[in-house]
Amino acid sequence: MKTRTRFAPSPTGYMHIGNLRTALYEYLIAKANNGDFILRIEDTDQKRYVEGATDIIYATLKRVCMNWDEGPDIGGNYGPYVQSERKAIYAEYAHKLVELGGAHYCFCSKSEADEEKNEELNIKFKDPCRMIPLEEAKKRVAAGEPYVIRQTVNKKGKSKYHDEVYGDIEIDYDELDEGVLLKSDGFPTYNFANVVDDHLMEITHVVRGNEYISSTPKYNLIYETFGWEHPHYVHVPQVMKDAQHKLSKRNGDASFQDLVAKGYLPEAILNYIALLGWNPGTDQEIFSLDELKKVFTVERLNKSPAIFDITKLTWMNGCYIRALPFEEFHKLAQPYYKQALTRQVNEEELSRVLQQRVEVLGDIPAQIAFLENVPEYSNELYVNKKMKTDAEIAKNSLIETRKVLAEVSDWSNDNLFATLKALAEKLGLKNGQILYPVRIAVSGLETTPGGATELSVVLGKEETLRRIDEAIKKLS
RNA sequence: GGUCCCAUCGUCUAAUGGUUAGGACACCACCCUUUCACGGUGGCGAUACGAGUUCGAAUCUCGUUGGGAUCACCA
Repeated sequence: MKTRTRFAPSPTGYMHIGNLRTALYEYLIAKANNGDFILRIEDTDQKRYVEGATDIIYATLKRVCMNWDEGPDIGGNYGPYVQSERKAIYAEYAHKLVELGGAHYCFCSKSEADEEKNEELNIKFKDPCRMIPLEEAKKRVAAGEPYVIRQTVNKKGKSKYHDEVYGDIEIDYDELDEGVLLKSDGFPTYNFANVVDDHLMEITHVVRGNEYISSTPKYNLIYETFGWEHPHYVHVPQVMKDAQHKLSKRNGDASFQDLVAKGYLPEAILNYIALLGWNPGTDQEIFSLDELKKVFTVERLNKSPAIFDITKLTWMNGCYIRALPFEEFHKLAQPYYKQALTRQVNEEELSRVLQQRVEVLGDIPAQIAFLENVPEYSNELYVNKKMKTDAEIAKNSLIETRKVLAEVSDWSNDNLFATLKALAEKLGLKNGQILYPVRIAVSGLETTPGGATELSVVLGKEETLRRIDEAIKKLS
């Protein structure tokens, strides 16, 4: 049987990290087995529907190259792929389930149902409507009385099923409540729609958060009543913000698009989240999506929750940035240069310097702000033990440097460095005694991306000389 | 509260009865070096606790503790 997995998000807002990870595992299970990855939109709750949310789902999956084989936009043989368009199908199956004894009509109002249960005393909802003879219930339905269809739980004893990650799970049937399958507005609940759809779409592996572990027996009951086989279950642990709280968009935790906006590369994010709850069994940590397809197995999925560690993602993002072809980095950095700079600088040189140093693209503007304007600084900055400089040495050294630089025509890093090194030798100074003052003079900063000569190249001859003149004036 | 699930360095994790408990991030030190960064070397740092089983337990069993999930006409 062909492996078929599905990513079934509800369009309620941004794509959060846990969601994306689930999608990734679904995708990898399918692709590792030459199977199909299906996108299904679960929009049965009109109240929670957020305009534009579906587009975010499409855009995100496309951005990380997780292409789906069937979905609302491209169709397929098992459509429609949007649940709101499958309303008639659920109604048909819901009524069929009633006939089969797996569900019943319920005429209670929501508040009546709430009164029936008592969480303190642990009394599950025992629907009085289940006692209504089917013929009578049907008459009331036909007469136009509002109703819902509730699951009927008759079985006694333990429900057992196997989970690919958690192993064998046993839950007492008494723990299962008779939840609503078809709402009074005619829409199904997730509890029903996912079963019908997964069966009809021939889904072989269901991947979802482990919060579904305890409700899975209810779904199995429905599969059983219909005489359907249930899919393989792959419940995955939560992605946490800290030990107590899971990552959630409601708390304003970073979503995929937030991270991208901050300058994290989609490939790096995907790589990082793949490793949150899964490991390859080797020391390799950097994986492209294609590599993941080759090595991914559900057996190496973890049971315990994982805390999302932005620090490690940041490191990994740095690895991806450094591995970028130069042209690609240069292109990606452009918007950030425009944010920070109005002056003309040698952007090629700037990119060369920055690619080795930047971990998150969003850090660029702050790192290069000094190129636009030299910040206020104190002459104390020239005092550096290791470089053996102080304000006096700096002043003299800058005066000499200024003379030499004014004559340089080949304004390249190699040439500038060779020139200043020669100058140091000629003056009997350490390299640092020439170079360190230049960095302070052109940047006003103790530490900068790139050294004195690199910064000079970035700034260009005219601006470099101007800044050195300013510095000499400031030292006088 | 009932039920279910989870538990190795601060974090992500490896080790499916026998290892000095391994790696990565972070942190610290040193090296490289025109600062920073990159890179390199080293260091710090964990089997939640208690009983068993066993020649031998991070690993198996039970208990304790801690955490999470679930108990919606949300998914």
